[in-house]
Amino acid sequence: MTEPSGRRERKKAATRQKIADTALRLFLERGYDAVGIRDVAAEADVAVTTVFAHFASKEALVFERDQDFEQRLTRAVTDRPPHEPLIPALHREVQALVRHCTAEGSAPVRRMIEGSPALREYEESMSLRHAQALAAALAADPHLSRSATACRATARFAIDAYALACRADDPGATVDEVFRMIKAAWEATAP
Amino acid sequence: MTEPSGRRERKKAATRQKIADTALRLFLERGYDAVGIRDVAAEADVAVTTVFAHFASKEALVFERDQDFEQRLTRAVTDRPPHEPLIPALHREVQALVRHCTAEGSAPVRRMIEGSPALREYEESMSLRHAQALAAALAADPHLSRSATACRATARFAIDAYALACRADDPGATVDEVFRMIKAAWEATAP
DNA sequence: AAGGTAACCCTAACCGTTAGGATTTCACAA
DNA sequence: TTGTGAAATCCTAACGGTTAGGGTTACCTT
Repeated sequence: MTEPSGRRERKKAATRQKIADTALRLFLERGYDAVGIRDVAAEADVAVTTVFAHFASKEALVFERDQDFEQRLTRAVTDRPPHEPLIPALHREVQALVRHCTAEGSAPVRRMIEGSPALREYEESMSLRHAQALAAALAADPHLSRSATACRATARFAIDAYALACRADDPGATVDEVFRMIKAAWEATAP
Repeated sequence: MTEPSGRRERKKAATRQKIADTALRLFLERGYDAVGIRDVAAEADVAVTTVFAHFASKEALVFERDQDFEQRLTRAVTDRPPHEPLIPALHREVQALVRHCTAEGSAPVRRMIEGSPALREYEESMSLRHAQALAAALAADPHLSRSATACRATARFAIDAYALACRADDPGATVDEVFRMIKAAWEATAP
């Protein structure tokens, strides 16, 4: 119940970060499948059980920033200026997220993900969670007043836009095109 | 290269079916997590390696009819009467598939799937494959002539409709509502 | 300074999955 | 019929992610 203060927290965060950094480095150096959890633990100088105390699975080591993604998405909805229409705000944020994941430095990581079925599968299921969080944010917005189904569908559509764009030849144009569709879909649900 | 004829094929199919039936029965009796592959193999009276010769993973044992699903979806597009508009055909098929998966007898299986993260994750990644197959079917239809992005987005939207409806309180109404959105989205891509 | 507990460690195991290689069963043609 | 090739199955042993159990250390609070 007490507000934790200081060293312990910092050390925990440092351990977590060291594990994540070590893992990503090894994965990129030798390939995801060629690196075992035991390798990561040894190189990060921690016990295997410590790795799993910080990350729920081997795949989770790759998607360390998972939480940020979800927060940015939901905040694009909840923190937008009052009376700003939903779709442009969502469009803008997805565009930004796509740029982030198709940026120069992210290419090797993306290649690694696309090269591993386990990582692709994990990413999808992460996306689903994000869609659910987004759907909840939409449902909670008093300005929108759409059905739960409309919110859930729109949330999934937005995630689809992100997923398609990350793998498209022209990510920016793909986001724009899919959001033209989403806009039409959303307007078709007006009360 | 010869057309295979007879006994060998039948025996193989029988083995496969026996494994799938045994697995599903055990899973429902004792719970998915409480049944190991070794249990399934023993009860079906085959070697563990034989199980994996027929099914790529433990989860695949539960989604035996996977292929049917994908075929029905793509055929709803490719085999529809000439000049019949796309969306109603897709709508009808998804409605039928949802009815199938929310039918009386399917309830215990659905409960089992929803109760296991591994099964949910597997189902999602299956759905993604189906969306890709559907997108290919849309892209190949000479009457449609939409961009690859529009085809891919629409395919994912249709799969979203299915996924949402299977878990909704009123599956039929959910399919209808989401397909109203999909119709608008699709029409917004008209060339 | 003492007690409590969060973070960490070690070991051993569980379970899905695969490699390797032997064995059986069937299809087909000589 | 019988020989031959290939497909299906089998057995054993292992690999790799993951977890349980139980102990140690380091920090925080009082």
